[in-house]
Amino acid sequence: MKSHAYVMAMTFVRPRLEDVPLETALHALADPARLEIVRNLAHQSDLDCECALPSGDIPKSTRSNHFKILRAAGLVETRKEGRRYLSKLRKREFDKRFPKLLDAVLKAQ
Amino acid sequence: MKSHAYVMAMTFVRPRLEDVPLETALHALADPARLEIVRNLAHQSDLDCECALPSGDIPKSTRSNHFKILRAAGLVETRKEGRRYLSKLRKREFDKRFPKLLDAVLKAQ
DNA sequence: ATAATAGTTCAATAATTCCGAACTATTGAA
DNA sequence: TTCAATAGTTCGGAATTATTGAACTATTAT
Repeated sequence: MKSHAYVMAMTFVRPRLEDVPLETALHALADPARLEIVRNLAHQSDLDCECALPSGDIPKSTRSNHFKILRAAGLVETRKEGRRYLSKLRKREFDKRFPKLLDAVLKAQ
Repeated sequence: MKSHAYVMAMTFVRPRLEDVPLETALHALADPARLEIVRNLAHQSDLDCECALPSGDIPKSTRSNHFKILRAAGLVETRKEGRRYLSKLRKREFDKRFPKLLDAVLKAQ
């Protein structure tokens, strides 16, 4: 029987929106890759990592980190479905916490 | 006669708003010190460095850098008046470039 | 002239982010 | 039931950014 070096997080961070500081939300949005993820998830829910961020040559560890930051900011929630990780925007909750912010960002240019 | 190591910038960066990427604007806002500057300038125009960011123990080189980032994001413009540097929000222009964004940020929490 | 004040610039250090490699977990095929 | 493939996480070192003390410019007051 093999001993494990570590156990993978089976459940993701999913903060209550009232605990998310504005700075954290803005920082999460202030990155082109994460903005692309948010834009794609605004169009279509339940996308996996690859579909939410199709852009070229971003390594998967970086990709994974972008999702982690978006989850910590209360922007995205992720559930595991088979071997894929499906994400969606927490739009309703985010909008309640930061009214108009996400819409302003999504409409920009 | 003394030779100068360098000449100080007499005039500040002041980008056209259409040249400011959304990421740059969000990044500029995603910092507590800069957010405080923006909030204070939203209340009152023509504040100097000290008045716009009264918070405690931020070194002046850091302070200066925050203003530089805000200027590069098209959020703030600065002019020299005597030995003070007076800043104001470029609200009209910023709002036109990124409708509702600044208001959403200013209203948050 | 000299000192005081306001903020900039530079360069070194501190803090973050990025990403390759190793890993967990699930599914499908041999 | 192993073995390979797939999806994404985690770790730790490398690359990039941010912070800040010290030296500087520029202006004003003494």
